[in-house]
Amino acid sequence: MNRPAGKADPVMFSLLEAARALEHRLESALAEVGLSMAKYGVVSELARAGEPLALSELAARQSCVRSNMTQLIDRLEADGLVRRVDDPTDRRSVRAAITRLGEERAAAGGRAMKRVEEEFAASIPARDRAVLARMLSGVR
Amino acid sequence: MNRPAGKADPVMFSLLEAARALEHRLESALAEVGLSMAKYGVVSELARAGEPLALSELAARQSCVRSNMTQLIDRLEADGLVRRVDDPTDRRSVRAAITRLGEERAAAGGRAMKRVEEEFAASIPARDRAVLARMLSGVR
DNA sequence: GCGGGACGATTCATAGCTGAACAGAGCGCC
DNA sequence: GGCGCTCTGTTCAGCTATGAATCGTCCCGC
Repeated sequence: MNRPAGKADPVMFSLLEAARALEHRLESALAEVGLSMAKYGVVSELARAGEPLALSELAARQSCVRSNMTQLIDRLEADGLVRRVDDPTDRRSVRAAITRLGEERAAAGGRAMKRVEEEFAASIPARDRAVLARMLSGVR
Repeated sequence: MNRPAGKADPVMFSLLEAARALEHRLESALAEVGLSMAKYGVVSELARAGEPLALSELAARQSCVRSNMTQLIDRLEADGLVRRVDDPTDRRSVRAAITRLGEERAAAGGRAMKRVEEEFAASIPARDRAVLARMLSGVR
């Protein structure tokens, strides 16, 4: 949690800080069901897909590098939420299959996320929401 | 760069993504002068303070834990941007003193930050800026 | 004066992320 | 059929962050 440090408080830093606060709330909510954002991202993706996905496919969907997914799957496998299965059609490929426990956690994580999301939405005046979305979409 | 993954696109995720994009731009700009956000935070803080600061003081100002500051200062010291000096009035305390090179980098980093900041400000319609700031300040 | 709690920095284990380098497998083209 | 390019996952080194545990120092209250 590192602050950019600037005496003034331009909107840019407010945005960064708000995002940090939000992220912290999400991590906390997920921690209660034994997940992190990174782990939730994978199990929810797998639950949604309904079939084992190749690690590179997962990396692409989570927009991270493959080496990161290797390690993330290592940890998820250690947690028993995911299992590595090999692809019979391509011996290079390794697919991640979600376990029963993984599915349960994904569902619980989804509920936790939804809770925070609703809490967040409630903190933004309804008619401002569209304006906010429009402004934020300009930041790329 | 891990996406929370949700098929819908509630404002919350836009906010997180916008912040990520922004952070990436800041990191890139700072990388050109050999800094990261974490490092810039420290050297700019030291430059502003005008005197060596205790590591715990720095940690407090950057809102991170002390052990993180220990390592950050290790790297900054290796880079030659900072020097550890001991506090004659308290033998527990270790202060970080900025070097000449550190000051130069802090200045260059400040210019880089300012560039991005202005670029960002330009992407938000002027009359929306206050609205955005108000909304974001509600996220705590 | 001194014993014990508070405080400062460090170390260690862990998590998450990146990019470079590598090995093995697939595949197109001659 | 075999050469080379491409793709896959992994490993490794490095950065940033946290929290627990440790060690030395400080200082309050007795």
